[in-house]
Amino acid sequence: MDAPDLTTSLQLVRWIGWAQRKAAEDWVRERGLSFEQSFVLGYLTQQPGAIQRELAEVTRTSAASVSSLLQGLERRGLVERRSEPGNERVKRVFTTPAGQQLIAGFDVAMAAADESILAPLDDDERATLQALLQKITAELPQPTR
Amino acid sequence: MDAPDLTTSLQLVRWIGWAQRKAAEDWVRERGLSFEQSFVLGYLTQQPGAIQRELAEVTRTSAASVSSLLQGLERRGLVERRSEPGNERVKRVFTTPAGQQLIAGFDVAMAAADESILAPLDDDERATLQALLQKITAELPQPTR
DNA sequence: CGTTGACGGTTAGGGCTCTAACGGTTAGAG
DNA sequence: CTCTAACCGTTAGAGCCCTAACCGTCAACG
Repeated sequence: MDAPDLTTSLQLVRWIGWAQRKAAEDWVRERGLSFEQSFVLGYLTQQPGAIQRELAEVTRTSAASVSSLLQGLERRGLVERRSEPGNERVKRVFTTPAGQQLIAGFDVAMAAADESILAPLDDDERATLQALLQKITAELPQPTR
Repeated sequence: MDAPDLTTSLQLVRWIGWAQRKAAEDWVRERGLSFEQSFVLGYLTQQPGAIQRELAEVTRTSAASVSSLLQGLERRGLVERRSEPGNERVKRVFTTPAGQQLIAGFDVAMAAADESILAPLDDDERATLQALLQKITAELPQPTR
């Protein structure tokens, strides 16, 4: 039985992704948030007033899940749902100051984690890596974010 | 407002990882399994008789979660828990034939997904990419698998 | 108008995950 | 032998996610 080639490039990508995800989850758990919750909070700071169906799309879940997730965030006073005066059908979602303050620093923490992961590569190698990855992602569907 | 540099290398890695994860989840959902459940089934085919605490480690969750997850798999007849005769404290977990049959083909499906993602690169580029990624992962903690 | 269909969101029930606490087993020290 | 500590696993309660079913609202068409 030949050794099953444990190191294809995309298994390495999975490995790196795993380290990224672990870093993100550690940061997020300290704040009592789930991965999805923090994603929604982050998205809402960039897209205030998004409607729930939009959140369902970007989180790749269902409208029902978003409803439940927002219920949790709203109970903790991190987001608000307000229906539009003219259009009673849609509800726009906004972060509260408490919600914004809670996820503030997430991007910085992720950038620091990324830097520590990339540490073994020098500038030339990073440029080469980036070029190769861009060639791949150019063919991939966009992750809705 | 300058465009916020959306394409650092590790954001590209996240992007690729997203495509991988999406492919895996699609495959897995068709079988009525969650991501974690399929991971456990796959692990058990390679490590039959693993104890629950070991599963808790490799899935990076708690013993309680493993207990609950296995309860679900056992109810569906996909795994079995048997306590050792000499040692009543530990329970060894095995996949049933039905369980093995259910995840059979997962690795093949993932390899196909990987190939389609890597399609834009020629052989030389793939070799370069792999070398760079190996340099990174050499410094990373192993993902327990 | 009024009906029909699309759309936005919620509710209901079940499964999984989490934290915290608990029961049972094993092994070692006194 | 007994006491203690470490270890393996489960249960309890709450929260999130999922599927399916369900209301309410808008818009278009006859």
